[in-house]
Amino acid sequence: MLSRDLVTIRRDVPIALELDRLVVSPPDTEELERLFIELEFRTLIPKLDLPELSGAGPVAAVPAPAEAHPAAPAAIVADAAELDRVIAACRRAPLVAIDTATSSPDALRGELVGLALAVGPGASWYLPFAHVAPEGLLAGDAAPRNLPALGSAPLAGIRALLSDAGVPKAGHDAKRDWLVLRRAGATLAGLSYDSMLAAFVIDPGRRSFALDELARDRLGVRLKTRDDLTGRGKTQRALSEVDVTAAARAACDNAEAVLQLRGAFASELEDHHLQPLLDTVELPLVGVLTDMEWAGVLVDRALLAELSRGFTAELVTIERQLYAVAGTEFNLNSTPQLRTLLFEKLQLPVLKKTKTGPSTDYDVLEELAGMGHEVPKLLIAYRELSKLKSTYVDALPGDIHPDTGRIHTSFNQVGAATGRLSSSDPNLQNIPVRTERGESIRRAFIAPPGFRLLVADYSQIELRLLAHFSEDPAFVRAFEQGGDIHRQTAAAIFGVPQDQVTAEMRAQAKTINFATIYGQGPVALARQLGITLDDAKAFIKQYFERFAGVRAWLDRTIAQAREKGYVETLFARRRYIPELKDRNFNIRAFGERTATNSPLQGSAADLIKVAMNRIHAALLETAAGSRMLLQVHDELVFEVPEAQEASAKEVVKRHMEGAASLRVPLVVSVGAGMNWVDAKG
DNA sequence: GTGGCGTCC
DNA sequence: CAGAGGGACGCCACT
Repeated sequence: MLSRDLVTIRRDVPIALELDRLVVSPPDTEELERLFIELEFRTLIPKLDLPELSGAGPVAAVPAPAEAHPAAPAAIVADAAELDRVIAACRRAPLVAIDTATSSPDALRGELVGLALAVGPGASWYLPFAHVAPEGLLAGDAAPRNLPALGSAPLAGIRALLSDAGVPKAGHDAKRDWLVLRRAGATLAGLSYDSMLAAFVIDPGRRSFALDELARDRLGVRLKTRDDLTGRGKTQRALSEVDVTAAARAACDNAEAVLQLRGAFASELEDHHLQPLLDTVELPLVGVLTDMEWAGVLVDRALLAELSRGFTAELVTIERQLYAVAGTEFNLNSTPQLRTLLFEKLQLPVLKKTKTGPSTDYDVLEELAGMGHEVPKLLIAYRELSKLKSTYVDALPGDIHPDTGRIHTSFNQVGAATGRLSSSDPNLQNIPVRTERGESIRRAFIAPPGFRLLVADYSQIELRLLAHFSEDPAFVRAFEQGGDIHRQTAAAIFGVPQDQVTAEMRAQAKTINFATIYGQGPVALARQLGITLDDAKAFIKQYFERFAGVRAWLDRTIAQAREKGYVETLFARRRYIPELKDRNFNIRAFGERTATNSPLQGSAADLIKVAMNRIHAALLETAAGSRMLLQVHDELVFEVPEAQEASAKEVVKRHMEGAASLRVPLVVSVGAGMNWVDAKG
């Protein structure tokens, strides 16, 4: 009678109970009572009074991690009537947390195994879709029951729930769930909370944003990870083969933890004024990134194959020459073996050391080459080709999705402590561009027939932000006038009219502008410019005399960071810098560079995120068929129908330049073409 | 898993 | 005294 019934306890929180396993043996009143006590306890969890995170320091006195719910089975929804009750309960709830169980860690490659829905502590359900009997079990023997596919007619109610923007949803890394659900035939709408993003805006420097770690640290709850369920290595099983009750319990615990973390994070989000950043920047971006990853980008497979053949031929030639010099064949990719050749056999001078021995990096090879040695020259050529071949030309085709024929990167929204995105699997934010051969790889990123790639990038966004924050009159004036900022910087430093700035002067000014953004010191500047240390120091002195406001801002920013323990961006994104208090000078100096760089890099990240959100919305309205594909920190790449090129350009430029109103103008250049190189030109 | 190196912004 | 380049990810060799 109790079996799979809805039981209501406390606060009218409806809880579906899967009691099959309890009644296998005769009903046991003691067992049932224990279960009810447990359920009551679970409703109390969010009321636990947890200490706040203070700075980036360790969290004090969190309850020792305990199994989330050691004995209570999760409610596994197995029929239509039950499904209807779940849907009704979700529609009544203020917030529905979701967690998808999938057959692969890669959202776009696996399939939906199950879906957990949670509306409160102890109030969660698991919808099994693709569970199978573990291997070794006899066919038909206790095969897990599954619901029909999420995309099928009987599941229309759940799909309607998921796509109803009026039903607020929550998740942890909801982009992943969004993609999985979309692939399974359902549309997600109404995302209003993501515990991963909440944790990120609260402290972007923390080591991990994994749900199980956050739950352990902030709730004192132990969650089972994917690896816990499937095992690892030789004995690893597919998630679909994991005992459905275990998978269900884990997924439901995850979804419930999302809701509890919302409570745990609430006061800190409020007190640190992070709610607007989360609600108006990061959360809306989830849908944008979902669409970008879903869209993917087209690559010219034949061109990559052709480049691979060409690179191979060149590499063979270089290898032969190097082996001839060495008198033996060896692994040119091995740093230790290379050291033997360069510094023992050939007795070349050691110009730089690493922890483990003499450095063989580009700067060293370049300098040795400048001294007239042939081997380093050959090695530089070898390095470039082998890098491009192994990392891009030969790897990218393997990332082409079999179903779409396109490459779908994954954007990590919590990957960089400054607030930048990162990209992986594959990383499409470091596609070569600098050298001729590098550019040839970028040409393989193309638009499909009838489309054009559109590229828009911010001009000098970090320097503009430096001008904005510092309010340095000369810098602000330079940007207000428009034109070439490095040329203007050179004119100011060298005290000559702009038209008398030589290429070398401009190059030096450009270098010192970037050195300022990165906190580079005189030693590195001297090395980079090939000038003496004294000249570099004099150069820096002159720079900061002309731009005294910049020096003042750098000093002020470091002082405030030391005092408050953190720095902030334009949109109140916060980054803690505990290194400033370190007793080690090098670590402190690193902290100072972090303190001055993070507001610049992070504010630039804020701006492009705002622009992305607005453009995404605008393109849906005005340029249907145009899709945002990639973001590379200060650049956006779109695929637009040929007929929409002009309108899309206008929309993109307007929203990027209008992302915020600063003391200096934001300038964006846009271009279009058949491939990524031509579009940027 | 770590270190060296190299790609991008 | 000298040092003193921010943020990522991937490939390779080696342990």
